[in-house]
Amino acid sequence: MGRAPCCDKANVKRGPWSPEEDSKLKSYIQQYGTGGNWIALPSKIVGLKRCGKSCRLRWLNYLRPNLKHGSFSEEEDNIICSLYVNIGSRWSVIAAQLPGRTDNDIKNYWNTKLKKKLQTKQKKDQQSQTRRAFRLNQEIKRENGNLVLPNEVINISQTPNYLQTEHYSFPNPSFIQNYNLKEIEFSDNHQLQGINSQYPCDIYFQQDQLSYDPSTINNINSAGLAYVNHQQTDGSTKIDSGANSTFIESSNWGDISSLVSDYEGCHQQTMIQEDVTFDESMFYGMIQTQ
DNA sequence: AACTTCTTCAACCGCTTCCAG
DNA sequence: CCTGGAAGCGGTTGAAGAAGT
Repeated sequence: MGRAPCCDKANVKRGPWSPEEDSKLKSYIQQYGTGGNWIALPSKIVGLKRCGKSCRLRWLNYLRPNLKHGSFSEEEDNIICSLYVNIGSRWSVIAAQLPGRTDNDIKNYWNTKLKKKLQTKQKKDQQSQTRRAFRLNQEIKRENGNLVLPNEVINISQTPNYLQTEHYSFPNPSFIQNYNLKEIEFSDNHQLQGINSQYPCDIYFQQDQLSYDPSTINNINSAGLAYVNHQQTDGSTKIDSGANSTFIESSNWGDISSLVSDYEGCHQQTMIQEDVTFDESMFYGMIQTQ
């Protein structure tokens, strides 16, 4: 036996409100108020076949005076994010801090836009922290005098375990000479989950889509993961994500470059991919050699 | 132009909280 | 204190429009 319904569902209208219904509800409430009883309200309004709950929601979220209906300001974004981080999804409490905004509005806005915006920001913060930690680690290494500078190139792109990829040319900038270079082709990103243990490399990166314009990079160093994704309209290449603490995350080649810019003995190089088209994502794994 | 997929947001559902009796 | 009914609340749904193919 379930809970008794708040109204007779067979005799109430549902779905979007018409302008006539809005007008009836609004003018009644403005004239007589709600009477403190939403359930009883619709029966007092001639021709309005709506459930009391529906009337309450319509009034609170749409019809009542002084509601803001436009887009959210930067300041409102900040307030919502800040409160969400502190108290979670208590929308009515959050709405109380934003005059003219309803809890429903804020909830929808959060779920469709703000959540993504905050996640992006947190990711950037995390990347920044990772970079700082990495640089500190390098300083320690340097001070301890155990920096290893590789000097050998071994191309192992024909490793049988990897699917054969299309031929391409690499210009061999000096930083690449410090690594074995593996080409690894996968059908989807999920296969990367096990890549670090299955094909241990110092850094992985991925290129999707077409060839890209020359991008600059100083050198690549230490453990890390970079996904090189779609070519950007400005010709730069976007690196997307890294998944756990042993990975370096970066948003572009410049960031990777800055991660390793202190690396002794390496110089800024230009990496060029010439007129190559890939049907699938191409992954490169680089292993630092001694 | 036609179709599919994605995004938005109003509205609903049902559980929890509140409060009068 | 207990109970029942209404309000409050947050999660979810689905229609409509936008964007992509």
